[in-house]
Parts: sequence; structure tokens; C-alpha cells
Amino acid sequence: MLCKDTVRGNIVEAAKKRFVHYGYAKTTMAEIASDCNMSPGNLYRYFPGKLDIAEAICTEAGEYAIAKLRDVMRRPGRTAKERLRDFLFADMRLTYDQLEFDKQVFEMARVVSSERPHFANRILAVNRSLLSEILSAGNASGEFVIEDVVFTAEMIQSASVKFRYPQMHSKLSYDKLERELGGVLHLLLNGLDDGGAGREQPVKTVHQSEVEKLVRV
Amino acid sequence: MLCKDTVRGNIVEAAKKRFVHYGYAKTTMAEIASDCNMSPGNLYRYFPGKLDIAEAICTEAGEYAIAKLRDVMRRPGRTAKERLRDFLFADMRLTYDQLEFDKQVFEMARVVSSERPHFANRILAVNRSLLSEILSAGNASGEFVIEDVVFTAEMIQSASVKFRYPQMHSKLSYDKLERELGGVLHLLLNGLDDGGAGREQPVKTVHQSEVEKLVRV
DNA sequence: GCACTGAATGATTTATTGAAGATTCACTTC
DNA sequence: GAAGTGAATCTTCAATAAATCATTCAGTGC
Repeated sequence: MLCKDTVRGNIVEAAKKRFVHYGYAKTTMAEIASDCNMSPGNLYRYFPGKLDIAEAICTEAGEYAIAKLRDVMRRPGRTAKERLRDFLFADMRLTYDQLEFDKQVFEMARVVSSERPHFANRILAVNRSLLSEILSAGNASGEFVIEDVVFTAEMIQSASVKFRYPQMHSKLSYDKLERELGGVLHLLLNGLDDGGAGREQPVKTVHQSEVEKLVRV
Repeated sequence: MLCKDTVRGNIVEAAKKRFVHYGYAKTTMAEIASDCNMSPGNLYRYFPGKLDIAEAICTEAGEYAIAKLRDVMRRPGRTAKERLRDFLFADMRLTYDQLEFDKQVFEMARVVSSERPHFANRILAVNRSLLSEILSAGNASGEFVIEDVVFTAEMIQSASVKFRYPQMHSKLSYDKLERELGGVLHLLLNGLDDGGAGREQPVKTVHQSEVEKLVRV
């Protein structure tokens, strides 16, 4: 016998295929149900509604991204600054790859985060806690001297908003984004007294190919 | 006899009243014409189209804002850091006051900058040149040691995007924005090694009342 | 011929309505 | 009675008809 969670999983998988292929709006509950060999009405025994299925997909994707970021963050033998850099670049690339090129995934993400604001906030909060972890480690190693780690993490998020919102990417190539994030990061690390935002990036960034797509179908 | 520029000015004034009161979309060329005691057709002898009237209004407002920022920037007896702070706070407040509370003005600005992207870019470029001026002065006084002033100005704009785009203000009170800009600025000035984004703001910011509304009608 | 008009044109917006889809629920099956 | 159905309902979408509006231009008056 199928347990409730298995069925939910099947529904999510079927919906993900449809949403990614045809888009959220163009996918009907009847189609998802039919893909699962059930009636539309029965879907409602597993999810309160269509939006909740999309939210489940996004949550899964978010968890995958967090796992990726954790990996990047925890590579051995890197300084805290390098970790911070790796983290921000990986985060930008995850956003870019996922949302810049896939209109359908972008649509789904947009709908979910506009209809369920708490969802986006949760993602942001987890992200911030990872940032805080990096900052704390930097404090411990003596690289940073940060009083309020959580507040500082929040400020780093503020300053890097441009690199995490695909709406703002419009018309900026990935190269340009990379250059800008590099410059901003340099400023954040070194402040204005230190030669300004130098173009050189002595710290090697995690290579993009190491960070795969967020949702694979 | 009325010279062409006087008539243009009258049209802009009439249109501004309508746009601010009823919104860009809800204002018809016939209404603007009628307010100027002329026929709709005659408007086209002074402006290529409706959008150009809106652009003229926005240009005027932009110039006013630039003038305000120049004032703020040039107060005597301030350090470069203080000037930078004043500048960014004043800029945020101009954006906030103007666009956060006035739906109609926001609509007009949105239409113009989406239909005429070069317009927004011009504003941003002028803004950047003012920032560069501050940075150069800081270099001259020895406060900063910035190699590429223009590049650094660009990076400061990147890091402060959140405070200049009303779309991003959604759900953030002005107090919260101020706290965030303060924190980000601290990071930009001092970098991460220096105690992080301390909450104290020893530098007095130009008081909000000193920066008036952008468009007065 | 310069300043302007206002009706004509064609694009865009709005209103209407029929169809499609999300959600519910009384009912069936095992 | 847990799992599921599918017709009924109520909402939302899409197509199109109607109206409005930006823009043009042939024409008027000075």
C-alpha cells in the first residue's frame, strides 16, 4: 500500500515535469491528476491546492540549493574570505542558471514568492544563517573581527541583492554580473581605504560547472 | 507672442498636474490639450508624443534631485566619508519620498524608464559622476586610497541598489531601510575586518526635512 | 507660411461573455 | 472507513466586440 507521502511525492514529480515543460499557468490540475492516474478531486486529499504543489517543488529546489551552498562553503583548506567569496558566487550562479534561462521555472518561482511571501523569506533566512556561519568561522580564525555576526550577514545580503534577484539581471550578462559581484565583494572585505574596488581577484572562485542546475527533470 | 519653449513649459505643467493626480494612463492627450486651451493635434507640434511629455517631467524632476544632491554633497566642513553618507542617505530619501507614497508618480517613472531605458541610465550615470567626485575628493584629502574612482563608484551603486529601487522597498519601513543603508555603508567604508557592521552611526546624517519632495505640484 | 483645429485613422484599452479550470462534495468501491 | 470518483459550482481566463485614445493630416484663419 502506498503511504500518503509516497503519493505526495508522485504528485510533486508529475507536477514538476508539467510546470517546467509547459509552465505553471498552462498546467491544469486535471493533467497532473491524469499523469498520476487519479481524478482531479483526489489531488486535494494530498495538497490544499495547486499553489501548494508549486510551493513543495520550490521548497525541494531551495533545499537542494542550500545543500549545494553548504558543500561549497565547507570545502577544506580555504580562508573565511575565500569561503565568503565562493558562497556569494555560487549563490549568484545558482540564481542565474536557474532563473535566467528557464522562463517556466522563473514563472513558478515568481508566482510562489508573490503569493506566499513567507516562502521567500524562509529561503533568505536560511541563506543568512549560512552566511553567519562563515562569518563566525572567520571570527574564530582571527580573519574577521565582527561583533554582530547576524546583523553583518544581513548587511551582506542587502549589498548583494542585485546578484540574487533575476529581475535585476535584465540586460546584464553573466560576465558583467561576475565583475560587479567581484568589485562589491572587494569593497565589503576591504573597505574604501584599501585601494578601492580593485579589479584583480586573487582568490580563485569555485568554478561554475561545479554548481549544477537547481531543478533537474 | 509666446515662444516655443514657453508653450512647452505650459504643456509640461498641465500634464504634470494631470499625471500626478490621475496617473499617466488615465490622462488623455485631449485633457492636457484642453487644459492648455488648445486642440490635441497641436500638442504634437511641441512634443513627439505623450511619452515625451512624461519624459520631460521626469527629466525636470531628475535635475531637481541632482541639484539637491549637489547641495548635500557640498556642505562645508565635512569629511569625504560624511559626504558619502549624506549623499547615499539623501538619495535614498529622495527615492523613498517620491516613489513610495505616490502611486501615480511611481507609475509615470516606471513607464518612462521601461519605455526609455536610456533615460534611467542617464540619471544613474550622473549620479555616479557625483559619487566619483566625492571619492576623488576623499583621495585628495588622504581619507581614501582608491585607484579606479569611477569603477568604485559603480560598485557603490551596485551595493546600494536596494535603496534606490522602490520595487525593492516593498514592505520595508523607512526606519528599516535607514538601518540597512547604515549597516551597508559601514561595511563599505570599513570592510569586514573592522568590527563588522556596527550599529552606531557616529556621523550625523543630513536631516530628512532638508531634502524636500522631488516634484511639487 | 505660421499657428492652430478637429475630424479621420489605427492602435490600444476596456467590457462582455462563453469556455476552461480550480475546488468542492455527495457518492462509490474495496 | 480509507481511498477515490466525477459531476456541480464558482472562479478565472481568453476571445472578441465596443469604446477610447494617441497620433496624423487635410484644412482654416491670419
